[in-house]
Amino acid sequence: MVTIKDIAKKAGISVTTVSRALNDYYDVSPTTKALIQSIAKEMGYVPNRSAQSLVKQKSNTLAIILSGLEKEGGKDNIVYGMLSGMYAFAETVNYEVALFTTSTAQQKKKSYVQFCKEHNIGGAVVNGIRTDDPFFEELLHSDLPCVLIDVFMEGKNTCNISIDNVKASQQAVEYLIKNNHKNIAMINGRKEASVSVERQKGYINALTASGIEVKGDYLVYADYLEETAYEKTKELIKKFPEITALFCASDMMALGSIRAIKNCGLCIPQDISVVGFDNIPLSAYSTPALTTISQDFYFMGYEASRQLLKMINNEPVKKNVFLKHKLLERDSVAMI
Amino acid sequence: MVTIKDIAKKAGISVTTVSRALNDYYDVSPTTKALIQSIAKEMGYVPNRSAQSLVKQKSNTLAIILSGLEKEGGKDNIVYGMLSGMYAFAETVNYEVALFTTSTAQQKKKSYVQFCKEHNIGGAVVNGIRTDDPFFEELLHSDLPCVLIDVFMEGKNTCNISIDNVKASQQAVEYLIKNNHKNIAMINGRKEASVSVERQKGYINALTASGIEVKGDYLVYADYLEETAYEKTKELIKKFPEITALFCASDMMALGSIRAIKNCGLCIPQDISVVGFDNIPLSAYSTPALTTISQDFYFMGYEASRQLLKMINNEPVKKNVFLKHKLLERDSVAMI
DNA sequence: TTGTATGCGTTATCAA
DNA sequence: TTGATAACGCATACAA
Repeated sequence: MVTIKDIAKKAGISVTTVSRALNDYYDVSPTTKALIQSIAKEMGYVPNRSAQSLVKQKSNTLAIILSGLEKEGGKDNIVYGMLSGMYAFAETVNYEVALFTTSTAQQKKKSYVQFCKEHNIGGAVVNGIRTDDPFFEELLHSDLPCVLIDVFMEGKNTCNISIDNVKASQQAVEYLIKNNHKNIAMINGRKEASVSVERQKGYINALTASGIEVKGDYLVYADYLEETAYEKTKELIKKFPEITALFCASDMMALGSIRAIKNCGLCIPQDISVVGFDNIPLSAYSTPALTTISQDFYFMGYEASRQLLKMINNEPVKKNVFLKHKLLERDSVAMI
Repeated sequence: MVTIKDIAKKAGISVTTVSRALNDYYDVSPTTKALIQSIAKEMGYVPNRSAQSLVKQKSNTLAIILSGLEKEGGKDNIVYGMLSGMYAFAETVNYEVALFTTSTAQQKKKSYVQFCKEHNIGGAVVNGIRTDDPFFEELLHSDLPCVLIDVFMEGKNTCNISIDNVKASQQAVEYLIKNNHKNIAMINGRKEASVSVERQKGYINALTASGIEVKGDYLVYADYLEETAYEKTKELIKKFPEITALFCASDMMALGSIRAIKNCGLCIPQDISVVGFDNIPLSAYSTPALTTISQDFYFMGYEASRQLLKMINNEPVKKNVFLKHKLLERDSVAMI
């Protein structure tokens, strides 16, 4: 391993000057600077991040805390999209990204705060963490800047980022209503998740605004799981054959619903219309192609990390950032 | 920040003993050990990774080098699967994972070797890097242990891991032949990629073994891209209407082919049968569901990192590790 | 413009 | 069983 000491020795100057030359300080003569840089290159010098991080007490790294990179959970591509956006942003500012997951935390019994401290990390982007996770609580109460994606919680030094879920789902249901549907059921996700609450609000808003009665029985929870949605949908349409449309709080659940509907010998959209949420890749390839609310997860990840860096640098940020969404009309809704 | 110094002061003992107590050394009395550990907990002590890494000259981190986390490139979920497997393995051995991509490398003009050195990283899992990437060359010639997924190159300290691509594609084409197809075209990926070469070999093997003439015109390259496959397939089936089956070197391309076939007013599998490769999530949801070669990317990532750790620890490893694959019969192939 | 000295938090060597 | 001390590679306050 080549160190600045080696360079100093070879160049016959002090380590200090080498350090400053390598960091392109203004108070080093152009001549020595050039000399040192060429020697460094020649010797294949690589700065040691650990040493830098240790002495500077910070590491130019953004943490991203996720519920987990699960074997099966990635089918919706959402986490991948976010990750991709975060890495892209980090690159633009010469930062690195450190990924930490709940599963890791549980296995190592290591908290998110601990992880960040260990690595001299300045702040974290958080997504998919359950609000009752004690480590999450700890994180919120810490000084660490946090950008929360799709979770609405207030912390000591946090901000939130998401689309306007109420508006988006309202729009989805209004679209169904515009297509003359009245008996519209909703397949929601985990009851406790903040986005579920928001999306349900939008569903109810749309119905009441059109004078349609909200029936509690038309509202079921499927945990954002395809399989659960499949089962719940089967029960639902058997029990309430008058239902002509389904609003699903995620595309994965919509895919389950679609399978259930087909399985009951019904056609989409002729018999039952379906609107999803997220616009995951699968939604475009399903038959029929799924009408859905489109979110840009890449951009979400990108923006989240951009916000985070601002917070780390003590620049002002908005407490709530709303990203754009749009209703993507495809083939799973019919006029009746 | 709480350091071992703080603990030492509070406990009235030396830093040395604190360090050893915290690392559970045998030569510390149970009493002091317990004392120190409780004080550490009480004070919220977190070891500083940078300091550890600096003094130990290693960081308990596995590098994973990918072509990139691209916005659109992740639709196939392959990279996600591998990542997921690697993180899962790393967790079991209490290692961390550092992700580095070509795009980052290009932007920062930083080589893979440099990245690893900077972070005191012991070795890397590599996937999706072009064999003519100069940084890849450098990596191969370095001492760093490397596990290459789906690339067949020899380096100073490397091993390869993949399924048996020749056998797998041979099996796929044999299946087509068993269904009485004779005019079988192949949509291959990038000509230069080693897996493409292997898969092509399998295709040719199967044909010749059955005494079917191999026609150069039946072999087209679509760069593993859905859109390119769409276009090439359209040309192909217009030019050679006698073709009754397509073997695609990836599911994403198969999806493009399917769209092209449908677009020409033909039916799958009645008019043309299609076999894909990879078994990505999309392949199960397409209509018709795609018959394909199934690979377990999660396991591939898991095994790759397991091999890597062995190499880092100077344990013996096989130069070539072949993982299992299987032909997944779904609905895109018909007997003629 | 350059150099000396110090310290970041941790582990390791050696002596007690 | 414990402690004093040096070392890892780097950046910086201060002196020259």
